[in-house]
Amino acid sequence: MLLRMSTLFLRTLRDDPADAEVPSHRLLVRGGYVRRVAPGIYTWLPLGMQVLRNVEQVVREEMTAIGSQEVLFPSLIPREIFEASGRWADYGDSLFRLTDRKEADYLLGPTHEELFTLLVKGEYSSYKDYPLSLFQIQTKFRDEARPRAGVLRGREFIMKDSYSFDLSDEGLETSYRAHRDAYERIFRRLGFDYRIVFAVSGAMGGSASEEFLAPAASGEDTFVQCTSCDYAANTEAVVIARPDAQDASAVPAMLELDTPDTPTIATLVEALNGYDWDAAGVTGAPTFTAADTLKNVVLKTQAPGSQEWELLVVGVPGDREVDLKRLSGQLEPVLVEQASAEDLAREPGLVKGYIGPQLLAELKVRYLVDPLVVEGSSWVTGANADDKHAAFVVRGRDFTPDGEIGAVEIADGDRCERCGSPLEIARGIELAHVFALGRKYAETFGLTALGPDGKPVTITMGSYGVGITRAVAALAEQTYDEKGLCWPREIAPADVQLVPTGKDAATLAEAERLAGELVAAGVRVLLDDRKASPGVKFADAELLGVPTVLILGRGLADGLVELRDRKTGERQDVPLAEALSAVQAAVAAS
RNA sequence: CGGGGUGUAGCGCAGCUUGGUAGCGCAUCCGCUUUGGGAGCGGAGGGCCGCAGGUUCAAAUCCUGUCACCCCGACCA
Repeated sequence: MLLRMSTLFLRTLRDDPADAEVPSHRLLVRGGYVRRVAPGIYTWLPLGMQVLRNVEQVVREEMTAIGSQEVLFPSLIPREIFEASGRWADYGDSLFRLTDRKEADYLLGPTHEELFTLLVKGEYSSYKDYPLSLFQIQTKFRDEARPRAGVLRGREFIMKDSYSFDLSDEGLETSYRAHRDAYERIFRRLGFDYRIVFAVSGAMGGSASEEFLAPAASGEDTFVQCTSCDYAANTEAVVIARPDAQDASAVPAMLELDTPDTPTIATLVEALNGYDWDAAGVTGAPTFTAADTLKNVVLKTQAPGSQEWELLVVGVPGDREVDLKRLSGQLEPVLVEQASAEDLAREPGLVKGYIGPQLLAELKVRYLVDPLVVEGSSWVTGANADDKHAAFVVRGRDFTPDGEIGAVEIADGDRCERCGSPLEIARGIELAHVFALGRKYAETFGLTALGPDGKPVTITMGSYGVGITRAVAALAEQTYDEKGLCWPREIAPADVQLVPTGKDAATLAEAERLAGELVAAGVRVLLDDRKASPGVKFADAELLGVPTVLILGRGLADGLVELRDRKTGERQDVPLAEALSAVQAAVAAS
């Protein structure tokens, strides 16, 4: 493959585009890989197409290798199909909807579960046909509330999505594993630094759900990883180590305190440390911090199908916040929300700002605590009356919660459930998601196979997606440096960029000859045959990020060319006669 | 949906306070010189100043309205 820059449809920009904030967006636009058409909608220029196709190719090869077969669904989908799955309504504003000339409703596919399921239902009916795996590489449309970061989160984007179809849970497990392994190969080949994190399987009811994340400062997803073992999880799915139960035998009896003007944790802590403990008969009272207080947050829940909201109080240490997302991930399909002032007013026993668990059982309000509130732990908490708190309130002695739920917002330093080491919070870009979808769509659309006993078996499905366009941006994000893009070899738009400096015919002719040789040897070449000054060519080569740069210039008089590695910046002079083998060695090395 | 910001040539921006011939840099075109780090000189083309209305002899500039876009957050796979 030979690309000539003199005729390549490419214009690099010297200045950063004003609307680009994150590095990948800035550099992909400056380097002439993409151009914006509308918010979250981009055009891919020839250089960008090379990269995009290379990513697609890797994905296609690895999918084919696990026996998945490629299909292509339409983007334009009639309403009825999404009506049947309930998603015409469920998808809400994120769905692009349109009407044809006969006033019939259509949508632009945000994902294709329905069509995959229907397709298989239409063709297959025997157990002998399974297992099956199909995939497509196709454009998806989602009317995101806020598209951002260029191609990283677009409203129109290319995704590889595949589905597995199995007769049994064991079969699904095997298919899931095969996809997961294929994804590992894909991301390794693409040159990614990635983490596989546990995710929330959501309302789909599936058992396994994992995300492939590329750690990056501009990532939108926060996740938690262990500083010592390989545990990693989405913040919604994370489980942290449970501290040991405490011995409460030496804790003084529960003591009610007058604590006027202490509506917040901070004011309460201040009051506690100024309190006359000796007068209350407590000797050697400790210095209190927010972590010694028990914060009780009032939420409300709604069971599926019910119109009734029920109060739920969640207890967490006072120095921690409640993570509603994490909670709702565990409570699904039950909905959970912050309780409003009116909700609170309906239960007169709950005194805003002074809620304590001592009374909740009596009030018949459901009470859950975070596992950090261990058995035997002693707390300062509300005494269920204005301006009153209670100290030495012990779990198991003075109150017993209805259960435990991981509720705190995870913080740096929380302990790993597996190995006890500190966890850290990081940001990443979601590259892919694998999850066991189960029988949801098969049941909805009646996808069954006739078993050997003549009885129908409902098919169980797995769902596996890779963001192709996003992968390009994420890769740029992980590899760029101050000079520009820096592609890993496998997806770079070319293997080598030939840069003849000077405009004399001899240098250019030599470059042409060498380009021909390289192409014949199967090397992908980008030849900078523009009539531009050396500075411009060097700067553009660095911006474009082709992994190897070969310069033909002043050294040519001595029969030398210069070989540069874009990533390391290493330079070496190579005899012209050995240029071909030197480039081949560089290609083979990465 | 809430907060902040910006709309002037393909890109990056100045001009607006204080109304008076629409400018600069990059890019593009022509000529000469130059050629290992974004060249120099001379010349040229390119504008609905987001849109609509108003004030005024006169509006990029002042007033009103409106639309769009960007960033942060909420939301979302």
